[in-house]
Amino acid sequence: MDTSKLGSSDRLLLAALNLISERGYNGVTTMEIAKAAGLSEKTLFRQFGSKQKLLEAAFDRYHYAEEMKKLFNEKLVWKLEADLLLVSRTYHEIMNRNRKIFQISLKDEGQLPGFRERTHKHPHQLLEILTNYFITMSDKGKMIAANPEMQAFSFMMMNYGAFQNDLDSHKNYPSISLEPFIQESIKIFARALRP
Amino acid sequence: MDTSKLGSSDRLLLAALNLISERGYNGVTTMEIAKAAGLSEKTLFRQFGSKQKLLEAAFDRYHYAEEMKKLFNEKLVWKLEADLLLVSRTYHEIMNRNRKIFQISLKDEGQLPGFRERTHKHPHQLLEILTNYFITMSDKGKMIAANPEMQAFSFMMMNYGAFQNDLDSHKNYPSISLEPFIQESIKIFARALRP
DNA sequence: CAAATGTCAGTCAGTACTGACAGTCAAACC
DNA sequence: GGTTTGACTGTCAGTACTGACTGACATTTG
Repeated sequence: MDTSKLGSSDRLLLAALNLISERGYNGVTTMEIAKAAGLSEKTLFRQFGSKQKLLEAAFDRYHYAEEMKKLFNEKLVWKLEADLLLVSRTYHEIMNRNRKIFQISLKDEGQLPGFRERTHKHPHQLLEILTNYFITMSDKGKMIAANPEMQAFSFMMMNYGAFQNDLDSHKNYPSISLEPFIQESIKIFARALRP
Repeated sequence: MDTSKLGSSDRLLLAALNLISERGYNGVTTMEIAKAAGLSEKTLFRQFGSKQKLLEAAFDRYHYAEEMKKLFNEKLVWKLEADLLLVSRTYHEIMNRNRKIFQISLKDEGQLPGFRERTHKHPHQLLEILTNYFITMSDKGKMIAANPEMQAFSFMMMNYGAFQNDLDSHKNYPSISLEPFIQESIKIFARALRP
């Protein structure tokens, strides 16, 4: 990423996010962060006061968090495969956008209060949406009627697992090997839930 | 856990495992580990030489690693639901037994060389076994024939996700909420893969 | 007695964070 | 146009503390 045109504040936030997500909060020094941002350590402290506050600022600034509910009510077409695809895609999009923040919350749970909750808010929302979707689909007779909570949970867990797996192996963005997984996983669920 | 009867060496290893899995390698001091073990810091260094070596020793001592392949060839009964249950159970048993080591490898990836690979060895093995199982089942006409790799991968990812989810929420052992998930997830796959 | 452990003082390197001072640069003012 | 001002940044030396690790000597325990 070319950060040279950003303000110094943003450069620091991004550098912090990159480094801390890789090596953990205690694994990175303020000196390193400043160097990575092409600035002096002094500037870091002048802008943020402390290392903690720097990380919190990074979190606030770069934690993407739009509302989803309305979005879904418009987009669902009440066809199982199409809608599952929408859910999968939305899930991975959210997770990938917050990928680094997510990694930090995994590694440094103890360090930041309430971090985990915020990071998991959207996935939880998605789970709710999917559960309700399954219930409605059953009512419409378009799906077998049995344990929608667990079915939704299973679907989400599958995607959660795949995302985490992705985090480890190829640390770069392109969810290239994710795509065939998404396709197949949807086929499986569609076949299992069809009435 | 009552560690009072163990040798001092084991007490240190367990204390290290407990603390580091919660707060990360850099988040725990040697002093804390020693205190938690009810011993002096000096003893820690006398026994292990360094903090790194302590962790490595803990890993070697408490990373359960029996072979699985033979085990499976004996236990599989070639009935989809029963065998999927066996795979699920084995998976969660392995993961839970290595739970703390696994958490450390998540948090402190960078710290330990080759940690991740060792931790993931058994899950990978399981994936292979399951893939081959699916292939054979297709050949026998007991399962639809289509993309066994991805189907196995999806199944494993689902369980991986559930395991990770478990790690976060209730930090204690009893995989109580895991059980209904396992049941339902197997139903789903059995229904999806039935010919 | 011998092996294991504790105590305590101390070394050494790192690390978050500060203060004093100086340079740059663009806008504002004369 | 030249000067001043103010916001921002850098340098450097330094403080205060932490944390891994050591050595000398005393104490416990089987």
